[in-house]
Order: sequence, then C-alpha cells, then structure tokens
Amino acid sequence: MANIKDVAERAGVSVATVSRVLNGRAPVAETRDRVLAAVAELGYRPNVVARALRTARTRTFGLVISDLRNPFFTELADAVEQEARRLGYSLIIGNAGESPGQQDDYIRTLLDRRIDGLMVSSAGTGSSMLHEAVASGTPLVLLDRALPGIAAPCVRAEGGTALRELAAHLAALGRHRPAVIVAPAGTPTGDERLEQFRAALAGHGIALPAERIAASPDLSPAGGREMMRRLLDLPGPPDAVLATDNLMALGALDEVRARGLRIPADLALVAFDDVAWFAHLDPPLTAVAQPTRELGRAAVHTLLERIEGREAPSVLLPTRLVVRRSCGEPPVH
Amino acid sequence: MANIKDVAERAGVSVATVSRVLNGRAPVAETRDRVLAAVAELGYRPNVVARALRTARTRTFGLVISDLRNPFFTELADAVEQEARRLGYSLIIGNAGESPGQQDDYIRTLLDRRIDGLMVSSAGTGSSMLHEAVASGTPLVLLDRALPGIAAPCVRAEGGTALRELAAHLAALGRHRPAVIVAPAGTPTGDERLEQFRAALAGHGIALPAERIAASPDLSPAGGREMMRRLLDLPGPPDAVLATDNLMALGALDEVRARGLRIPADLALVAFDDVAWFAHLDPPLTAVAQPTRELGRAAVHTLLERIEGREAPSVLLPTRLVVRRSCGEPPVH
DNA sequence: ACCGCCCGTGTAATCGATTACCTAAGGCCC
DNA sequence: GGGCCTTAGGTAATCGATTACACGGGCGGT
Repeated sequence: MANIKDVAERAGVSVATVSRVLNGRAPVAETRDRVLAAVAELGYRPNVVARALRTARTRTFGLVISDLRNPFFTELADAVEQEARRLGYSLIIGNAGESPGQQDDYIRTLLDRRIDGLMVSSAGTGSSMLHEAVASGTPLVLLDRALPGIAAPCVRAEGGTALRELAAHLAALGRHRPAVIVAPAGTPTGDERLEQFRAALAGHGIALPAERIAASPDLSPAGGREMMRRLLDLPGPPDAVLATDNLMALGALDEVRARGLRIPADLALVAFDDVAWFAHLDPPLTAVAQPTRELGRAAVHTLLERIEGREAPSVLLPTRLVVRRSCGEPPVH
Repeated sequence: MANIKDVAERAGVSVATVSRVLNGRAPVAETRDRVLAAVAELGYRPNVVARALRTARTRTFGLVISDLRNPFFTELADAVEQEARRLGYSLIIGNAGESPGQQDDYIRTLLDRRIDGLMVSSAGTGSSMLHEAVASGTPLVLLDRALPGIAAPCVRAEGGTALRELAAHLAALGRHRPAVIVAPAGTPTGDERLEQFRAALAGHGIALPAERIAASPDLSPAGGREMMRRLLDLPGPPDAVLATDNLMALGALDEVRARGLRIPADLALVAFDDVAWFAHLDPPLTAVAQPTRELGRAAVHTLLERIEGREAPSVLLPTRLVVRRSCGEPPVH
C-alpha cells in the first residue's frame, strides 16, 4: 500500500508538500495538480493510524451501552453511529451486558484506544473506570442515565410531559387503579419516571399506593412477567399497568395473555419506550415515546462541544404519548 | 498521560527493556520488578495507536451490516462483538442501510483505519469497494450473504434442514396450499430458501406455483404486508405462508389481522429468523431458527484463520424449526 | 535600487511504541 | 587462563503521517 513518501517521489516534491496539499494548507495550482495526479495514480490513502499518533486525535468515539439487544438501545446506538459518521467519526460500540465489571473493561479498552470521546449509558450506579475516564481528560457524555458522582453532561428524555398526558388519558377512560412495573430500585430513570407518574396521577385525584408498585430485578421480559403476576394476584388488582421499559412490558403482556385476560377490556397496558414492533402487537400498545434518534444526535453534539473545550449543558428532551388501543379508546384521528 | 519513556526513566532502564517486560520477552526478576512497579506507580498504559503503527496490526475488526435495527442483525452483531472482544479485538460496526453506496463508504473508512479484518453482510449484489478490499489484502469474510464474484469464505446458515421439517409439519397438518413471501429477486439467500422449500414440499407431493410466490421489494414490514395482501387477494388464496425474513413476517401478520383472519385457524404463518419477540406474539410464531450466535462466532474464527494466513473454508450451519402455535398444532412437549 | 514581506517548499523533529543489532558480562570447558 | 556461548539490556532505526522552522525568490513600496 502506497504511503506519503511514494506519492512525494512520484510527484517530485517533498512529503511536507503532499501533506499540505491533502490537508488544504498552502497549495498552489501546478504543484497541487502533480500531487493529486500522483495520489490518484497510486490510489494513495493516508494512514489514519499514523495521523492519529501524530495529531493525538483518532476521530473515533466510544459508546458503551447496557444492552444492545434491547431495541431502545439498538435504535439509540444506530442514531449515534449515523450522526458520528456524518461528522467524520467512527464509532466503537461496546455492549456491557448489565454487568459493571464488563462495562469497566470496555471503558478501559476504549481509553487505551485513545478515542476522542466517550458516551456511556451506564449499567448500575458507580463505576471506578468512569472516574478514571473523567480523570484522563477524555470528554464524556452520559446517555439516558445520569450518574450522581460523575461530572459530565447527561443527554436524556424527560418523561413528565408524556406521563401527564398518560394520567389524563387514563383518568378520561375511567381507570382509577393504576399500577407501575418499574426498573430495579436505584436506577435513576426508573425512580424519576415513577415519581413523575405519581405526581401526574395525583393531579387527577388518583392514588398510586405502594403495593401497586412492582420493582423488577432487571430489565427483562421475565422480570416484567413476574411483576405482572404479582400485581394481578393482589387482592385489589389494577385496571391499568405502566411498564417503564419495553422489555418488561413484553413480559407483562405474556402474563396477561396466559391468564386469558383481554387488553384493553380487562386491563390497560402502557409501555415506556415506543419501539417499532409495539405497533404490530395485538392490540397495538399505547406507549411513551422517547425521541430516540434525537437523543443520539444530541449526545454526539454535546460530546463535540466538550471535545472542542466548551462547556456543554445537559440535555433534556421531551417525550410524548403515542395513543394506540391498549387502554381502550381507539386513537382519535 | 505517561508514556513508555517515563516508565523507563522511573525504572532506570531503557525503553527497550520496558517494552520487553511488557510483552513477555526476555525478562529477569530484578529489572522486571522495577519496571512493573514503575508501570503501576505511573498508571502507564501502552499507546495502542503507536503500537498499531509500528506493528501494522490494529487489533480491530470491521463489521458492515445492512440493517442494524433488524433484530436478526442486531443479535448477529452482538455475537460478533462478544467473540471479537473475547479474543482481544475491538469491533467497529457499520450500518449500511440497504444502500450499496453507503456500504462502499463504510468499507472505505474501515480500510483507511487499517482494520485487521472485515466482515460484510452485504446489501445488494456487487460492490466495487469489496473488490478493492480483497485487492488490498485485507482478510474478508462474508456473513449470511454469499456474493458471487468475491473470493472470500462465507459464513451462513443453510435453510434446508429446517425447511424440510417445515414441509413435513405443514403436510402433517393438511396445509396443501403454501405460499412464500420472499426477499427481492436476486438476493442469494432468498432464492436459495425458496428453492429449498419448493424441493421439500415436492417431497410431500405439494406444489408451490409461481402465483403463490410474492417477492417483496425490500426486507421491511411494509413490503411483507403488501405481499400478504397480494397473496390473500388471489382467487385461490394460500392456507399457509412462509415469510423468509422476520420483518416481512411482521408486516404480513398485520395484514392478516387487519382482515380479521385468525392464525392459525384461517391461515398458518411461519417466519424465517427466530427473533426473541416472536415468542411474545399472539399466537407465538413458528419459525425457522438460525444459529445466530454461532454464526457470529464462526465468522470471527474464520476471519482469524485468514488473518493468520491460512485458507479458511466457508461455513454452513444448520437451521432448525421452532414449532410454536402459528400453524395450528400445539407444540409437543 | 534596496529592504522587507510573503509565498511556496524543503528539512528534520516528533508522536510512542517495537525490534534488529550490538555490547558487556558471566559461566563453562579444555 | 583463553575462547566461546548465553543472557541482559542499551542504542537507534522504523512505522507514516504532521508541522515548526528555515530558506530562497519574487514583488511592492519608498
């Protein structure tokens, strides 16, 4: 594979000139043409590795997420990747499972690779390696999940708007016994969504008692199903259930079907995260939609701000309620 | 950030010695300990970029797939990533959409980054950049989709096994008017699946006439739905439909529901690609399962063979039929 | 006509590792 | 005790770019 020296020789100039022509600094017509001709003839492509070593910029971002197979994160990763690419960056995606150890492992690898910036949608709470990332000076942006002790901007969606719409929707349909299947206690997004929903319901005079809050041990269909089982076994079972994650909603739906209950006749079901195939379920699921692609784009832009040395504020994007048929009312057109 | 020179100074040795200790060549107890102590004190981590420049190995793979949001590819990418990581490689995932131009773009970027090996699950047929990749000597493995003119091993699943099981399954249930919703004509996997299914059916004396083969313009729910519409509008509509991709199956299901038909009573539906949430549909969908994670692992191993200069044969893994309830018979336990 | 400036270009240092080659010292055998 | 082999470790070249600095020539201003 041809290198810059070969090009220089062929064009009869020095490597410095080749570099300058290719980087658009101080060229002049005649020499410039000779260089470009040599580049074309040799099929020369600059060695990105050498450039990265010299300039200390790899034009690569790292993204660590907790579960790539969760469609919400898949779409998020896809959005991040597209925007990064649009701006000339490559993306290394790390799938941390839900284990903090694996996450640290990944951050370690990414720092070793001298990525220009890191985005993390963290599993669990603390992470020693995240502190190290901050200490190393690598620009960091938190995605979807804020972390208390970490000094980095966070890009996420704020559920309040949609949850207020949802409370109104349920109230209007006469559902007065809501329940919530929530992420493991301690997950910031989960707790926040719960509180916002509770406040929104209160505005309609609807209570959300503790026994109708089921905290799943993990964000999985199995967890969601188990929590739904518990809720339906209550002496006074709910007439509407909100699952704060799409996978838990799926498991919850399984349990409802297994008992022969019908949605929405016997129970309303709403999910957080509007993933594409909710529309294909029977009945199509009403859901709180996060602006997933915008989140991805905003994360990349926030990261770029940090890279260029500017302060970047956290970003909070609004959610909206996508009304389908799982609460009983046909969508109004 | 500390570099190898800092470590050498602190340990009172030369950089060569540090490098040798860290790479396990010719160490000796006393010096070795001093070096390791210095490494620990400074929190030194080798600069991967510099090492890559010198050794001409980046320990990075590239994976270009046609649609990251298709759950089959998501899982494939996840499996590849995990196996690559296990072996000490990072993975840059490129999402080509279904556009060949974007795919070429991506391959270009990956080659520029001097990845050690490339895996491609190609959109469309030809791709000039793929030829260039081969020409550049970058080890290449095709994933899921073989490409005629490209001299590279291909790792994929062979549908024959499961399709024969499926034909038997349908025959046993008395379904004698099968139809197929297939990928765009020219897609090698699609054509192959179709032929294998036709042959398997013939073994049971069941015909698959041309009018009951619907080729969707793309692998999308919309395409699947349109094809199902066409099939159901036939003068002699089918009593069983196989969709050769999970997204098309989803769209097909929508159309069935929209018409008020019931599965499996009025129509049997089977999908290729057993993605996790098929089990959560109502009724759970019978599907041809590809050994997705094994495919990912095999791709990485095949690539490594090529990287180490060995010839690597193509890999064909078997599929199997996962019987659920969408053809009429309760699964046998 | 001379001074300085700017423009275009070349020379060489640099980024941070790996590694070929060399040297010095120690051990062993005869 | 001298020659030779082995071992430990240092010196410096190298990977392929970018870029600070230097230099020469043309040109405009006075």
